[in-house]
Order: sequence, then C-alpha cells, then structure tokens
Amino acid sequence: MATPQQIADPRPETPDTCPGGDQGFDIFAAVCPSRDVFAELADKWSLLLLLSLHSCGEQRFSELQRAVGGVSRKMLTQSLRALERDGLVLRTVHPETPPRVVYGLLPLGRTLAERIAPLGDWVESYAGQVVAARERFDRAHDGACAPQD
Amino acid sequence: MATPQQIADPRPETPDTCPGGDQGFDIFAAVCPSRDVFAELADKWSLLLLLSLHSCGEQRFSELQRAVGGVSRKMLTQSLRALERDGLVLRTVHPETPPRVVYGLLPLGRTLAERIAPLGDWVESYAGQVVAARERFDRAHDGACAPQD
DNA sequence: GCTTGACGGTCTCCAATGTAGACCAGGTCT
DNA sequence: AGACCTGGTCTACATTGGAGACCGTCAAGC
Repeated sequence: MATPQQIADPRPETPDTCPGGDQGFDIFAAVCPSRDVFAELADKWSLLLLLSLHSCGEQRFSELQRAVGGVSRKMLTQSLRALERDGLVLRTVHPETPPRVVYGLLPLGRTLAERIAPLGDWVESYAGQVVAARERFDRAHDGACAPQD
Repeated sequence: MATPQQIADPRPETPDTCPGGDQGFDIFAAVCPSRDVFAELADKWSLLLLLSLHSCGEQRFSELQRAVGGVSRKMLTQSLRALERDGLVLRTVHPETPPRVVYGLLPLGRTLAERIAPLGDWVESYAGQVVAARERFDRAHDGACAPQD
C-alpha cells in the first residue's frame, strides 16, 4: 500500500491526486478513484452487510434487515445497491410468487469480506477496553478538571 | 465474532440488544456498546488516520492534514479527539516554542491498525476492478436500458 | 369479504453530520 | 511592520441519515 509519506521523512508529500494510471492507486490522495471506493466502503452499514453476508451466506432483504440491527430499509437498499454496483454483491430475483430477492457475495466481495472480518473481531474483542478508555478520558476531562484551580 | 445468525439458519435472530455483560459484545446488535465503537471507527477519516499513523509513525497535526488528503481541520481535530478518547491514539504536546503537537498510536491502536491495513491494501489493489464494475453497472442501468422497448 | 401481515422496496420530511472557510493567539521570518 | 506557520475553534451551508408513510402483490385469519 502507498504510504502517505516515507517513514521518518521530515517533509511529507502532499498527495492531492494519484498518478492516474492503472497502477498507483493511493487512498491517501484526495481525488484518487481508490479514495472514492474506500470512502464508500468505510461505512457502518456497508461493512456490516459484507460481514453478515460473509458469515451467513446468501440472505434475503428482510433477513438482512433483521440481521443488521438498526438499519433502515432506505439505507439497506442504498448500501446494497452500492455494493452491487461495485461488483461485490449479487442481487438475484427468484421469479416465484411472491418473488424472493436474495443477496450474496461475489468472489471479489468475498476477498474483501475476509479482510473486514478481523476488524469486526477486533471490535468485539476490545470494545470493553475502548469503553473503559472512554470513561477514563471523560472523567479526566469533565469530572476532575481544573486540577490547579 | 458473533454472527447475525447461524449459517443456514432459516430463522435469523433479531439482535436488538447484546447480552450486556463484559462478554457477548455483538456488533450486529443495534444497541451494543461494541456497535458504538464500530460505528465510530467505520469512518473514512478515522481509518485513514489510523493507517497513516501506522505506516508513518508519530505525526504532527499539520503533517496528518497533509498526509490524509482532503481532510478538513475540523474533522481532523474531531476524529483525533475521538481516537484519543478511545485509548487508541496518544496526543503529546511538546512545550517548545511554538509548541509541537504530536499524535502517535498507543499499543491498542496499533493492534487495530494492523487489522485495518489489509483493508487499505485491498482497496488499492482492487479499486480498478471496482471502478470497472461500476462502469458496467451504470452502462447496463442507464445507457442500454429498456432492452425490449 | 375484509382486514391484517409479510415482502421488497420507494418517497418525503426533519435532524444530524460533514465541508468550506473565516477567525484567533502566539511566535517567526523578512 | 506585515505576512506566514501552528493548532485549533466557530459559523454557515449542503449533504446525509433516520423515521415513518405509502405501494402492489400475495397469503392467512375471522
């Protein structure tokens, strides 16, 4: 991955645009296509949907809504469309009656989901420490402030 | 990691709240503390900052602003404060003149950054395929629509 | 027969969030 | 003396997200 600057480089580069070729994608550059992709994926609902489809396999619209607690139908539709557009998720309409709509990971999406899973695991493992850190921080900055006054 | 339902479970659970104990964090539950943590981290700027600090080591406020293209000072401050509150990042003010403010990863933050890096790598590796998929999708849905009319 | 509910959405409104850009205090360079 | 850098904060403004209504098709219940 491109780094925003070389390690110990005293003068960081300003990555405004990425080289532009098929190579040289840089998520740190403000206007690189890879930044758009990153920004779309770096989202609560997109990540949770990918995670859910990864661990549960194909799921229907309403199953996903139940699986991902708190997602609205609007955001569910919107995020799934975006993932479908990106070639990560496949939307299949089974022409039954009533029609069944099923979402599943495409191979590209699966490779991504495999990289997201450790992130989900981390959060569930360390959320306790994060919450504790927050309480410490809030106590230090709200409660016991003005130590010398 | 908890899964929103067991694989091939025909009746997915509705994870409204997580068990509540120190165990049983579930990012799929709408009101679990781990969901708050996840939602805060599942953000463009937070992830990019963690990534930048991971690959470049300690960085100053203005270095980070240059490194992470397109971030506003407001979001930079806000995201760094949140990461500091979460115990992931350490903010150090060197009492020189002018004072130097340096941000660096704490051990907990480093373990997280290590899990985010593969995600960044994925995006830079596959952004081309994603962009191509988008073009295909858009052509199929905007350009050549109404195939039978 | 009529209502109710599930399904897979779409639409509209309103609140929250992100962005752009001004402003600020202290110090430095020219 | 005036412009600039640093590390921010503050204020508008635009975009985004969430809540909830609406929709047509089907099945079950009363």
